[in-house]
Amino acid sequence: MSPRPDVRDERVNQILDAAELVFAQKGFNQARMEDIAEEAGLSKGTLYLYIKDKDDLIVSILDRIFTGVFELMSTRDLAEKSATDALLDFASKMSHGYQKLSRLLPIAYEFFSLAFRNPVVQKVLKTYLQHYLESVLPVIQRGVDSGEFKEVDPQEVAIAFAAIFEGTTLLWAYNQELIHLDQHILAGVNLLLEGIWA
Amino acid sequence: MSPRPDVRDERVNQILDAAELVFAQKGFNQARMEDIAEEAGLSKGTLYLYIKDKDDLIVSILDRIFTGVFELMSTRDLAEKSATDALLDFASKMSHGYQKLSRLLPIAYEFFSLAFRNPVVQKVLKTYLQHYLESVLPVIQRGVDSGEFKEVDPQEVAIAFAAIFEGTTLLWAYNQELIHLDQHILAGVNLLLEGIWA
DNA sequence: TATAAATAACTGACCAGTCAGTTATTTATA
DNA sequence: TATAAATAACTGACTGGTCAGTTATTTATA
Repeated sequence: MSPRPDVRDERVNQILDAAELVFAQKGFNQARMEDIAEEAGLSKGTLYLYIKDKDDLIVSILDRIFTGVFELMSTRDLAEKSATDALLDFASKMSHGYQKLSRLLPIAYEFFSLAFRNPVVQKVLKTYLQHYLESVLPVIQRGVDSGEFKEVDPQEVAIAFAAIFEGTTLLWAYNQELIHLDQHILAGVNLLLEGIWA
Repeated sequence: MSPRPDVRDERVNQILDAAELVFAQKGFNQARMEDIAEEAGLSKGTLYLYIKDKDDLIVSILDRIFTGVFELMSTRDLAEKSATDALLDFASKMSHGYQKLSRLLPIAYEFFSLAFRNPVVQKVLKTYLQHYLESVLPVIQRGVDSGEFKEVDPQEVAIAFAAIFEGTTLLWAYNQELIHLDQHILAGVNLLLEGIWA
């Protein structure tokens, strides 16, 4: 018999949305809980009804992001295509996904930095690479088995693809005039593909 | 005649060394000036005889790093070699250089994050890419002109190479068991080269 | 009216930067 | 050569402001 309707889920998302925005604008340390509260249209005290503390926001935001990206990385729908087409589709999906998440890039790099001293964050990032490899390795292996690709080391190729995704994104992050995410990821992927075609 | 020898340069470097170490360990915001003073073997008050404030340390450290890396990126000594060998030598030089600087990686990603809100940092990073392109573009162009490479867009290729450097380093940063910087940068570069050979 | 939801006011730990005072080294001169 | 004067180098206690997290109180509704 609640005297008020349960608004927990709504409030939590409201707070995480606000925290993402404020963290991206000011960085984790400069962001004040007061700022997040204001952005969420709540008072500071109310935040603490729904989150444990400021650190808790990091983990929650990471969770939300990676849940989304993991869905993005699925290659189940690419099983019918040639390995080349599957990789191209995957790359295009990734670069669109990254572009959509670009508002979170400042947060992402802060997390990368944080990973050096925070085991939880490091674990999350390792899991990310793991997921990626699980998605992409079978596709490359299929290309090798079918004779579509040379006898390359699939892991090396998968890592090179990942490096193109991550590296191009990083260059784009502070050079959006010179780098065009879509175009340059596609160019990089195509160069790699040229290198592995049988 | 000064009553004491001038120790300014020595002290400044001493402080920057300490700041690099402490920033890498704790991150910029968690690092206390007291910590840096202790690490430098000086008192907190003395720091302020040689630096303006905490923010000033960021710019000074960035300056020191990039001065070193810009030297590394010179391709003057590679003019005699084939474009392929020049790029391979360049890649090897870069991966060794990055490995040597790996203690600064946490700082690097904090700077990337900072670049989104700090114009000075953003400028420095842009200059970095500029320098890189000025070093690498002529080598690729030479390869195209000599018929060693296909008729590729040199800028796209240069950016793909840079993405391999930066991306592999990023993956390696939180995955040193799975990724081997030397090996995977070399593998990536070789795949790209395979893709552009005439 | 019982209680979930929200709030505004509050507290205390923290720390960048300051500055009055101290120490160490060199120079001048009796 | 002793020692006084000059000053560069250094110190650490202190201050003022900030802000994460708490609490006492009010508001809204089932």
